[in-house]
Amino acid sequence: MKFEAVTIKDIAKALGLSTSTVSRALRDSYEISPETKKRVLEYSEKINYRPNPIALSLKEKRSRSIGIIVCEIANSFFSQIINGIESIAYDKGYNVIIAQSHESYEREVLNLQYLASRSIDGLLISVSSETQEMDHLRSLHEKGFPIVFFDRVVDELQTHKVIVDNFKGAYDASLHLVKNGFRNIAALAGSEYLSITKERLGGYVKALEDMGRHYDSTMVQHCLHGGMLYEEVETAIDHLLQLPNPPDAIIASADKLTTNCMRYFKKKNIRVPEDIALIGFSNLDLTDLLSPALSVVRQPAFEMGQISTELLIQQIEAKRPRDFERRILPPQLFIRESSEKI
Amino acid sequence: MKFEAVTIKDIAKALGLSTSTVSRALRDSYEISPETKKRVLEYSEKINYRPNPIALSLKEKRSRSIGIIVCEIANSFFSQIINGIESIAYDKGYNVIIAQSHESYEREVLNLQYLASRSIDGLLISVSSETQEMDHLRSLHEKGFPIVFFDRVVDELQTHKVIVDNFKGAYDASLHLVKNGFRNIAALAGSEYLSITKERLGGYVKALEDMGRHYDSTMVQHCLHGGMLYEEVETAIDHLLQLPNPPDAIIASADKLTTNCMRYFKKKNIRVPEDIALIGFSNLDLTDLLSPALSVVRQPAFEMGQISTELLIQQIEAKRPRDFERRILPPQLFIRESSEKI
DNA sequence: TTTATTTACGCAATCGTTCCCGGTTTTTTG
DNA sequence: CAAAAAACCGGGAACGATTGCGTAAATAAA
Repeated sequence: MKFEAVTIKDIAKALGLSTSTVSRALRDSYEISPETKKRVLEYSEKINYRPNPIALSLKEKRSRSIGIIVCEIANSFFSQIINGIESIAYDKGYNVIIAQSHESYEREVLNLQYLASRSIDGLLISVSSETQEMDHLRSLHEKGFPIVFFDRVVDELQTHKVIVDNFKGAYDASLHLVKNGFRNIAALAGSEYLSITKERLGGYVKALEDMGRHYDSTMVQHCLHGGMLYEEVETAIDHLLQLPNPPDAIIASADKLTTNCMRYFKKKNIRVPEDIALIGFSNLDLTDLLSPALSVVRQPAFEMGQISTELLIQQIEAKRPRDFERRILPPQLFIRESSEKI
Repeated sequence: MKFEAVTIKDIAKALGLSTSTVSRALRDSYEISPETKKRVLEYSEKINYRPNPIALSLKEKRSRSIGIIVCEIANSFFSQIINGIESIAYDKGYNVIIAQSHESYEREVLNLQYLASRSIDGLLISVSSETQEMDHLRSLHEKGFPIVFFDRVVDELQTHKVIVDNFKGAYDASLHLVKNGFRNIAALAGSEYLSITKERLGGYVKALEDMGRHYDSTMVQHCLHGGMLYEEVETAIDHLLQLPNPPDAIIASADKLTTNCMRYFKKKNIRVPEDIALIGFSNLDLTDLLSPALSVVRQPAFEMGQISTELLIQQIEAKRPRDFERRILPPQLFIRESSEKI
């Protein structure tokens, strides 16, 4: 099933010109006479000529495409990010190649090799939950390959980074719970390896301390896969509820963590917020429609995607390396029923 | 910021061979002696040689990438579809270029031009709500360009099509409402131009007729943007509720239609299902957590993406054109609280 | 009129890879 | 031992576009 395209050669042949003349005419070079230009332009319009981007890529040694690696597309936060990425990339004439790590380090490495072999011009990545070793990224980065981290960043690599103020998000949410009179606030956290987990836990601990509470490490449960598997969330909450002094509120620090928490409570007939309060990081569009309406920390995902892409394309197209930026976006706190003290 | 890659020429120079020999050695040609092969393989392994896909594309006149056009990535149904697409495409060595129409015909045409100019090997598309004119697709199709439609198909074009049994989905849902004792069942439908809208309304009408109800066209409201805008849903439901004989149940035929319906009821303090029952097409993962738990018709989105991609790649790689298939996948009905008769 | 300068175009190399033709050797066959 | 046949490898064109360089004709300057 071939699909023969019209080339510059066809135009040249039809008009009795050389390919160079046609090429120059199309690029409006001063070396070409107005009449010739007109002839070429009209004819290529007529036969609907489109330059072959592959040939251009080969010549210019750039593909005008950027790679994205995220854990999961079917996740509100990341699909909103991709939305933002796509909006900028499209405007600037780049296309976007998406790969999913499914929170697996192995797949992340594979994806990276795949994307690198597809000669992308740059990479946008939010690392997987499992990722501890950074060699796959470091080796690329050392060659001067443009990489921008978003959300889940890797501190040891000097590149652009776009994140949300996770510390503040968790701090505000925790403070809200404390001020509302909850005494035992547990944290349902993601993978320990992730930057966001550390930052969010940091905010949680600081809020407790600022309010004169002591931080109890047994009140923190980690889920390696960020709540992607219901079972890991179930195990974590089971553990929390079996403590001698079980929590009366939970702060969940990821989308799937939050929703699977809700699912757990529904399954076990635990009332929210009467039996236990809940607030979580989430970018779902309908947390207000849940039962009860969910208090959330929301991240400006779309903007995050946009900014990351702008930084990446800026770096790709820069002649000489600039300083790397670390953009920190504000989280938004939405207080609803699930964290109300009855 | 260039990023110099190692080429076959570098290997040839280093080993004192010609590029043709290296190329053949790498492809394990019988014309090359075992020793030479070994030398080449070892050296290219050492310097981490990767063939340049751009050069290959130019030579083979295929890019090994496929285009996707959907209305919105940040929509569970479509992100699940893309998930399925990506899983197959990745396995078969294709990458995927995604574009969003945002339910706009104009953007759909623009996206198509963009993708076509990026020399994709094939297209997966679910047309926008606004799309009535098919010339942009027809002209490509007539040139023999591989296109597969999924979900929202265009009947007049002879290609592979992958859909869900929308008629049955709507029929079952409507039947369930009737059998549960609801008397005035309204349909909140998407754009009239879409195949899925027609099919779903067909199922709705047939179910009413089979149960001896007469079909009343005033009970059907269309939303051109498929519920993407809250306002259009609000207007539609306002209209339904102001009827002399207002509905006691609604069947909503798209994801955003369903959730915006919920949002409307919540906003107006209308109780579901006491005041009005609701069942809708939705692929959200947490319709069971909504208040009330939502009865839905769920589509096998992931499988739909997989099958579409298999058919497309099959067509791309086929020597001679095969017959076009029309795959119809079964919908799943989940009955929950929102459609219970109190 | 002669020389210098534009003007307007073609030639050919280039990007990285494959592959069709050759062309040497070496080995096999009659 | 000569001829045929493998075995092994290099040269160069091709894919589609850009671009530096060369050059003929036309025009301008001397």
